[in-house]
Amino acid sequence: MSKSSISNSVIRRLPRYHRFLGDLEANGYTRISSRELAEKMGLTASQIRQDFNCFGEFGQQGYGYNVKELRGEIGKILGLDKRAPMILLGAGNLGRALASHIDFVNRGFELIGIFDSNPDLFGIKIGELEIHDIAQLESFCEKHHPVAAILCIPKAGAEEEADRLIRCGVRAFWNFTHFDLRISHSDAAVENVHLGDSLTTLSYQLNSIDGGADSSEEEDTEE
Amino acid sequence: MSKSSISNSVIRRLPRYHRFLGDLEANGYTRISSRELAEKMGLTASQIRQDFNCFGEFGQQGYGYNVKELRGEIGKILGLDKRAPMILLGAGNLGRALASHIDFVNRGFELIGIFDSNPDLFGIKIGELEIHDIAQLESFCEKHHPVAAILCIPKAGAEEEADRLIRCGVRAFWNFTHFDLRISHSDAAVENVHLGDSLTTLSYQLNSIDGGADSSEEEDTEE
DNA sequence: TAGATTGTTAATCGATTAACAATC
DNA sequence: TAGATTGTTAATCGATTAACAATC
Repeated sequence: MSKSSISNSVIRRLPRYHRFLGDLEANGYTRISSRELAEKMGLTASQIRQDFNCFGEFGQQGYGYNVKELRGEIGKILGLDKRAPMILLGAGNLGRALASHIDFVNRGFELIGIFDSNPDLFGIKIGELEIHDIAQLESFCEKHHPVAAILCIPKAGAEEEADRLIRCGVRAFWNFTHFDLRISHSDAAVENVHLGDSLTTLSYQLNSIDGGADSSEEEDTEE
Repeated sequence: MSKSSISNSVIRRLPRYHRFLGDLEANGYTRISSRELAEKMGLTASQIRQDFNCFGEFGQQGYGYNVKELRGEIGKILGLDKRAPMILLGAGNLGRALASHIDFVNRGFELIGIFDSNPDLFGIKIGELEIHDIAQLESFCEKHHPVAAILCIPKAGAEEEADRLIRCGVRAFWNFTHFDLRISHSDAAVENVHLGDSLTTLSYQLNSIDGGADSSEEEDTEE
């Protein structure tokens, strides 16, 4: 289980494998071959076998892979058997949506606290959790030791709050801020999610399939 | 401007370039060299020059790049000078958050309609837009011709609704459903956003920096 | 002109695909 | 045993990096 040898491209595919295997399991599959899985996922069988071999031999020649076992194995590699305590900073639209929409427990986390700086929000409940004053962050962390945080705060405060969280012992950031976090300190994990960039990419794709959104653009028909 | 020649890896980086150049402009930069930009973005100068050369020569030897001009050029390539009419399907937590949180216009889109199947929501306003009955989708599309759609609906209906939208003339999907859209029909653009996968990746990263979330896991100190 | 920095070609690196012997 | 399918090595492909001549 020497994790450090697994390449980043493979890691990015693991959650998707996990998801597809879950669907298969739900649909009553007990075994699947790399060829069949490849077809369903739009990958090559070769790639799937290469990927799975990064972390051991889970298949059986002439048979394929045991769906449930393989899924469990991938889940363990991803740390989904853990429940890392996580807090949310910023209870605006997006923060609240994530708090109630995301299945934290099946992603290796548990949401244990929500913070905002707007007094109007203090005490309001999102699911089971109340929104707390961000001023109470330090005392909360001393007591409950969150190791991960979601950042749904304005760009301006992002870096500062991240540093503050690092001092509180937080080592993983799910960052929705319009700012690319690159934690200089120690080793902290960062997942920057730029929804705006994602939409921008869609704009490019849309404009690629034909000459423009809807209107009378000039056409350079020159493939 | 032969778009089809630009590789996917480059395209994925373009929104980020656009964002950083915007920040630079806001901070009063008029020119920047590939070396300096590389430092700020955590890339190599070589890569930046390669990337920018995919779509023309925007730099000037001995000088660097004009920030404003370069940003405008990238924006044009991304189609950010357009306002492709877009609708939202699903006005749950996430849908509502996106509707009010995302800067559509600066991403090449304009949100023109919101739909849900829950009658309790009909008539409620999100920003300037009312939530409509999804039953009115077809008549709305005939009138307003949206070309793009956000999917924030349950997984079960995703494929079906996508097909329905295709029939209505929609050709771009920003998909937040737990389902990998792969439009078989014609050429439609799809951007699958799996927030769950993103969080799962963070779980992996967190578990990589040390032996576990917080508790007394067995440690395989090896590597 | 001299210095800086690009545009671009060549070299390297990594990831994907193909092929096939091992084996269930 | 024969058929199927893996694990794994080798070949290909693409993306990143390095290097340098062109040029502002």
